[in-house]
Amino acid sequence: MDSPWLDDKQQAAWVRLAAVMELLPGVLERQLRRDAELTHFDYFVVAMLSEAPGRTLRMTELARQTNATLPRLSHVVQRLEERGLVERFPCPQDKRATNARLTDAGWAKVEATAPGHAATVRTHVIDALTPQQIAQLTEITDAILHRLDPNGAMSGVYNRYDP
Amino acid sequence: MDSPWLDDKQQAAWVRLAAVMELLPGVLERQLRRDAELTHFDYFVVAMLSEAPGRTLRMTELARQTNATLPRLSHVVQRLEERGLVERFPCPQDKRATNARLTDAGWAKVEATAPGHAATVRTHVIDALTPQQIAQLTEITDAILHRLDPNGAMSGVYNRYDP
DNA sequence: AGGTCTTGGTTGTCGCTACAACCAAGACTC
DNA sequence: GAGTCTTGGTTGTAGCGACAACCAAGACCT
Repeated sequence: MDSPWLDDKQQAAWVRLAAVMELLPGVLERQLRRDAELTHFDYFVVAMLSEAPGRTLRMTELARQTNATLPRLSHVVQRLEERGLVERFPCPQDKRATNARLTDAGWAKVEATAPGHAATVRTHVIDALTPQQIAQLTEITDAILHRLDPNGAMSGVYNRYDP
Repeated sequence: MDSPWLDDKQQAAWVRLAAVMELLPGVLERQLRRDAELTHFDYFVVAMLSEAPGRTLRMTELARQTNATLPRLSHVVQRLEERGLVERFPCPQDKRATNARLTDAGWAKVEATAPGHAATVRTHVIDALTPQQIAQLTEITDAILHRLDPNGAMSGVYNRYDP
């Protein structure tokens, strides 16, 4: 039961999931870079901000929601700021902290980019599945996330969408 | 039916799959770098070689199986060669081509690394699922792969493992 | 045989991420 | 109220991947 090896059925599921994880990021990445000049992670960041109250989040909270290290996020936000999509300002309550806010241009960017991104997701994932499989996939990924994210760092994000 | 948007159930499945794709690679990556000083992609490369006849593959074929561009693979193999895990030699039949062969040290590396990697996969993915969910996941990922990999570039890899 | 096209790889450069070092502000202790 | 610790964030550096440029060998045509 706790053997280090996988049996045939487990292996079959795993190699396919691994293949999806190998192929899918590239597909999303290329579409976003081509159509919006955004990294998939860039898009994730602005999308999180667009759903936040006041389109504003503290860097630490944004890092949690996007599963990024703080240095990585700092660099990314700096680039987004140089492009006028995001602005940073010190948090009034806690002078250590920095707030990141989506600008109007950033909001427009999200609105312009979201449909194409959603279409890519539909084409390559959703439309391949039956409604029943969609429900199964939700339960399966939910179970996996309990292992991957036991502290629920990102759970606030995906739990916003209940099936 | 072809709306650009996702409905609630589709959205629930997608955000969870996206979260898994965000979290899982980091888990695998850290385990392999810590325990074997290998990138996940490095491991993938040597694992593919270890399953090939004569532990040897042409660069182009290896690139197909690992979904890598040729430049990327060239760099990776160069580093693996410097570490003595792989060796390159010109293909006798086609003097343009280069063969990559796993050395004995490379083989030993795979054997030493595989159990820990498999254990990580079990802990974070397999053990979270029921046998029925394993079967469902196989079908779901298989359906997605038909969209992601219509030419079957990587299908030779995952079709080696039938449920 | 000689041009052109295609295939198979390598090398060089730039951008992004991980990791470490660092700094500033709050919290906690005595 | 002066250490000390913790929290929040930025900056610097090194390594990996994407893309473009390039080179060599086979294929194809006449």
